[in-house]
Amino acid sequence: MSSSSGQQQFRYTQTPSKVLHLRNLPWECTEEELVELCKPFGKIVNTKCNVGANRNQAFIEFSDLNQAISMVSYFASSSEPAQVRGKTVYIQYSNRQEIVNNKSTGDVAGNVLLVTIEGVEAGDVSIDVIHLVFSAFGFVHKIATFEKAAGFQALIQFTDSETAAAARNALDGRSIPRYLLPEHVNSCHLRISYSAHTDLNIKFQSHRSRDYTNPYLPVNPSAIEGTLQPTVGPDGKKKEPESNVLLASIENMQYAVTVDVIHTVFSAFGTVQKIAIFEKNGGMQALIQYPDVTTAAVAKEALEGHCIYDGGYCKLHLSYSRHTDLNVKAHSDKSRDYTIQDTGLLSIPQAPGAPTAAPAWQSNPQAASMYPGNVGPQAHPDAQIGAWDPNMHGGRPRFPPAPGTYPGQAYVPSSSMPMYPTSGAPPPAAADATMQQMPPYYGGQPNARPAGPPSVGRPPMYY
DNA sequence: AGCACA
Repeated sequence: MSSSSGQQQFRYTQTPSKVLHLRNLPWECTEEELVELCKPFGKIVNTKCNVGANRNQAFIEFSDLNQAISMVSYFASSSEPAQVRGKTVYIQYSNRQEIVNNKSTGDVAGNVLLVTIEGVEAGDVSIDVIHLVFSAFGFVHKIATFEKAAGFQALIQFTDSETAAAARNALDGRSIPRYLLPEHVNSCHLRISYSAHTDLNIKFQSHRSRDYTNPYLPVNPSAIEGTLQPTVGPDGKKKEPESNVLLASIENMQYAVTVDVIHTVFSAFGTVQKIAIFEKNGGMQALIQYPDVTTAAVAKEALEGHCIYDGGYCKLHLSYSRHTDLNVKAHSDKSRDYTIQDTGLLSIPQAPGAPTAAPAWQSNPQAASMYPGNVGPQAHPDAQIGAWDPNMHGGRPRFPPAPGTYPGQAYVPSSSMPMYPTSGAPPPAAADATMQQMPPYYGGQPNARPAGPPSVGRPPMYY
């Protein structure tokens, strides 16, 4: 007469387990807080935190079943409910007998994150977008993406676990801003945990994997095509040969675009070696030289069609230059050679998670701007969020983009701002007086800060 | 408030 199995979900008939399921935890409840709550009852051998859609559940595993039973029993009969930070925590036996994750006893967070990108297919989120987002927290060494039952996933390798933890804390449960996603994707939340890996084995630069520490790693040609093709269209249209030098045409140039601005924007993707800006057909163009084709390809893909400034200004169109090595003056208002040692700035390393020394925010301006305010200050003690000034948007003129209204002639310094309303903060480039004698951008970014940054040109979005 | 990577 007894019916079949599968029905052990009933609250009072759950089979005991040394694994307990805890719900209604406060947001971002730490493992330490869980341990504080549970350790009076026994030895905790494993935990799994930030579980569930709201990240407010956790699992905790005792070394012995009796310890779990004692904890459940205690709170079942206690007048005081289990609490963390004053919030009642609901405890029951897990329906599993052990926590299966990579961190067994005492294991600490690693330097490699496992990121599940929910609600998207692999093609929706390019590896470059992932790189962009995670680079906000430090140098991203490697990325490997794959599709598994859990969905589209990425392993992201940072220098150290601290950096990885910062990224995880800030991004777990958040969504990649919509403007970095294809139209049809409404949201894609990141679920982040730690991988057991410490060093990913990337064999090719491809649309599925990158090794940013090794620019000379062979490129899987078909794979790279795969990432670039979608922007062109599936008609298999012939593309210009790739190059390590990008040609940027700047459209709707309401605001000045200086060498420093260009450098700031393009440094997000790697070392910029040289820059030359010039005018052509009344428009402005820039050549940006990277050390390698891969970096250029990443920058091209990420920035194409995006605006340097909020409001549709200074829209970038990118193609590959035929040049491979620019011959430019080391330091003029139209060009820069960053490979020359005379400034002493070259010794500054490339943003390996050292926000103050390296151009960290520049290195990921948009990523930083994506998560202002919302990210706890602890996540970014310094540069990243601080560099973002939310007032920039409020203060920026809101008149619609006026393609074609830009006079087409050279950017004329101060008198060229007729359209610019007098109220509010001046546009980033309005400080034209300082433009010509602007120091290398490390010296400070009064106007090198491209407000909304490269790929965004739009206010941050949260959802 | 209700169960998790391969």
